[in-house]
Amino acid sequence: METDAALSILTALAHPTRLATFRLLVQHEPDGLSTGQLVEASGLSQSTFSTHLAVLVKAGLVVPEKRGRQQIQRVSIDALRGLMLFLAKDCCEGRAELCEPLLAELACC
Amino acid sequence: METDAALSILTALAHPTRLATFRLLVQHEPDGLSTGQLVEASGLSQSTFSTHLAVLVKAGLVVPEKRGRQQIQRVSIDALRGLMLFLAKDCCEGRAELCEPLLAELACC
DNA sequence: ATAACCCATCGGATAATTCCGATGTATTTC
DNA sequence: GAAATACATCGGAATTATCCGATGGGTTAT
Repeated sequence: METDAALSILTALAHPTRLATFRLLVQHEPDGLSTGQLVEASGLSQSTFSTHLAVLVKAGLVVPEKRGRQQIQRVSIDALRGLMLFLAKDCCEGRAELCEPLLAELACC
Repeated sequence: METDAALSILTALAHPTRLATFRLLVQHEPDGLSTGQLVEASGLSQSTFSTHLAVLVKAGLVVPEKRGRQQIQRVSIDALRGLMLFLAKDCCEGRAELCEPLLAELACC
């Protein structure tokens, strides 16, 4: 993952509404949720939420799929993996002693 | 990790200068770098960089240590682990099939 | 003491983000 | 075809972020 892509993802997640939306969609994998359901969950106006969603989609964290006049939204686990790999990369390369505690806790599952 | 703490970390990393600073410090673990060295690496004015550094410190990603009239900066691997755990948590809990690809690639080291 | 050095904070200008209601574009239903 | 539904996009107002030079506080060297 390039630095610009990582920055897009970090920026997308660095907002309460967008982070909550992302987490909600993770919990609803793999079915996803419609944009309308996400609007309702956000408590914001439809137009405001639409711009937030666009940020998530542009960053590649959320992938929309047309279904009639609705739009089903799903998260991209690939994008999340890319970000985590990017963040861990610098300590993984050549300094496994730093990376070890990272992985130890992630092995929870 | 609480949502607010995760948001602070994400916001801190969602800026080119701050992300580059964080990565540079990871590469210089465990010795760290002085604030002056970081200022030079950033290419920004001293005052501007100081505010960026303060964001990283407030988020807990960077820990300063006084050394004479200098200030040595080091990253907190704990904070990074906390963020990664937070991001992975929602898919780890009860849906190991989502989490598996995350861990598979992180096992690079 | 005085000067030099390192870094944080202040004041202020510019740019970006965030929010909303209103309007536009498809799609479905009647 | 007309009305209704789902969502995106357009203006515009308010807030926040970003940047800088200048100043201040504390530490070391002369």
